Amino acid sequence: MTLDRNKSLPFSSAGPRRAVRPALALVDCNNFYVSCERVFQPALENRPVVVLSNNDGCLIARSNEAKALGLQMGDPFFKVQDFLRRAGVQYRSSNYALYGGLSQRVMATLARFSPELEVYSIDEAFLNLTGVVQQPPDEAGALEAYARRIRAAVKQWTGIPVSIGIAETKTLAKIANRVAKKSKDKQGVFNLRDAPGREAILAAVAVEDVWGIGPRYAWRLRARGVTNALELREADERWIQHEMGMGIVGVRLVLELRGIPCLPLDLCPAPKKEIACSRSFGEPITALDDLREATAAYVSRAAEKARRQNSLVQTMVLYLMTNPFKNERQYFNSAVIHFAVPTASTPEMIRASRHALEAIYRPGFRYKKTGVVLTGLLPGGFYQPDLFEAGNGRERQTRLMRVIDRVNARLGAGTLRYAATGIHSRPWHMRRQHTSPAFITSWNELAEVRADPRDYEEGG
DNA sequence: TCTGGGGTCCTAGGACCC
DNA sequence: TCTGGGGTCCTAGGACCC
Repeated sequence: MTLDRNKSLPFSSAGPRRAVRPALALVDCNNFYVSCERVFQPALENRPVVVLSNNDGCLIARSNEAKALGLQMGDPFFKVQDFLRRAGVQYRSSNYALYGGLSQRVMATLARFSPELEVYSIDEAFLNLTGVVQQPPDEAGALEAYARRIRAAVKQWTGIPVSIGIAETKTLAKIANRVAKKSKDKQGVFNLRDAPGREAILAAVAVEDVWGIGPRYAWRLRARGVTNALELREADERWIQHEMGMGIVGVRLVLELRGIPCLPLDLCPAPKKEIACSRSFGEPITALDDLREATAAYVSRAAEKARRQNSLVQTMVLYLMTNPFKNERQYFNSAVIHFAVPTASTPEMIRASRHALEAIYRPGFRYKKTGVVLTGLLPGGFYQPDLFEAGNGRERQTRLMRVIDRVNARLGAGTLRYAATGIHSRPWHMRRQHTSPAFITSWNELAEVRADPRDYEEGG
């Protein structure tokens, strides 16, 4: 028999308690990647700025000024580059080392304000503020004041501006956050839970802007007259489930809009069930040798990720593809590799990927991308030894991997790596022509600060 | 010339088992 | 002429998220 911790215990706790209304805060960093760039390049403040995806492919972050110019998420860089120049928009290649580092600082700051924190993505976190602030005469006021303190602390300690939305459920907190971000008079904080006029607020949110409603569902819903969050809230949940084909997920969504929590906080993230690593190439690749290197590099990276979460890999999928945007002969293929003994050993995985690559490679195509996906992940130290496995080679491999990971953690990613991943700069490497310095992850690229007496004059 | 990368959950259907 | 029913596991595909 197992103990189900989600069920309440069979005896009652200390008598009747006042019903506590849940208060969930969603803290969302404003235009996160742009804000990260601005932390160390103040000259970017108050100017239109965009950040580009890998390979300088498309726009993935825009400052408010850039949004006002009509630039869209996902716009291909090469199509808007002229416009960016003419309009004086600053652009930067993405710098994930910087963004990851600043994200950690933001999350560490938030953790000081509530014992229950869910890091939802690189730039978002849910905080449970239920009962954290209890001042009966004016709980709503206290809650808002608390949120403002959080916001000020994050800004002061990390340089990142955030918006905070508060409500009873995650889905409503998302909406509250939108309001906090969009309306100037809210100054970055909005408590939907205690706000008057909830109906009007929900009615002003287009259905496709509700968390969980993507383009497909939005289209279906609109075709049946459901156009905003209020109408979605009022919809019959069985109809949503079956007629709209949104399943149990759709039911939860509707209930959440009604203020009934269906999506609990996830406080300690489980290990990933799937680990992927893939990149588009800086230029089209035709040679098998180059593909081998690229593949080995991605396999290495994926294996590292697996080891970091202490997983062993049972299955690896390798794929390669041409550029689907091109009007030329297309090819896509993939190969599945099963490891008789689950492994996290980089050389073993590189070896296996080599054979797989050779099996699916066809000469004469211009390849754009390869990638690797690891699945069937098992918790480490939990494997069936191979019946025919000889000796202690395995143990030695594990120790070797541990040493390599430790060295790389200390001296920087890629300090020790397999020659199969390539030694010189290769055509498959990403294009990153507009990168800002690695301000917080490289001693050589630290920001330089010079004091200017004028800085001390205003404001004291 | 130039269009990102990494995930999750749910559902339906088939294989298989008893 | 008759041809069960229920459960589990796996996989592929769909939809969504940041």
